[in-house]
Amino acid sequence: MTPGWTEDRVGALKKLWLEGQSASQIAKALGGGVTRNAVIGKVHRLGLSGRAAPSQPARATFRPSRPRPAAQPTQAPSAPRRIESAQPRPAAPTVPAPMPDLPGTATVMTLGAHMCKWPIGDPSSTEFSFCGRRASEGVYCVEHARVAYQPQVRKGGKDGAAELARSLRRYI
DNA sequence: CCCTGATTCGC
DNA sequence: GCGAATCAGG
Repeated sequence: MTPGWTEDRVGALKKLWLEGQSASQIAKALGGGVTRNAVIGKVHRLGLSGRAAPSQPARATFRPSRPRPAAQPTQAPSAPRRIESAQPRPAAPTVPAPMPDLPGTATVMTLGAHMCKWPIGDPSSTEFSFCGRRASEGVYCVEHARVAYQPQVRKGGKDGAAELARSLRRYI
């Protein structure tokens, strides 16, 4: 059964497509005998490729062409057309990794005894540094101390944990 | 791996 | 005109 594209089918196609239905959904809605490729093909032929609510921000990538696996030995003119983009590299800007931690001052050299020794950045990088703020909790500043010594009171509900904690408390 | 639309091209 | 094959991307 291949009713082709009758008026009403095309109408339904347009309607559904403009509604924002996906090609596969439309294909199913139109009934069997039609695939999403057929729908897309028809949509393009109708010239309504663009849509109000494109589920995807359209295409930004170019495809040179389809490299079909040959077909027939019929005088292939072998058109050597290449849209190969020989564009020179726009130079790869080595984007420095975004650092959540702002205070990257204090290097291994300048790091004093009472300075926060929280590592900032990649140790293998020259940009590596330490927090450097006043260390109050151990070797870290207050902020980093919280991160370093996170309370692990998570989980629980189990009697075992509570009981253990209670028993330990005696000997503190 | 599922999905999406896009494109090409033999029919 | 049609749509399968194929693609690129989320």
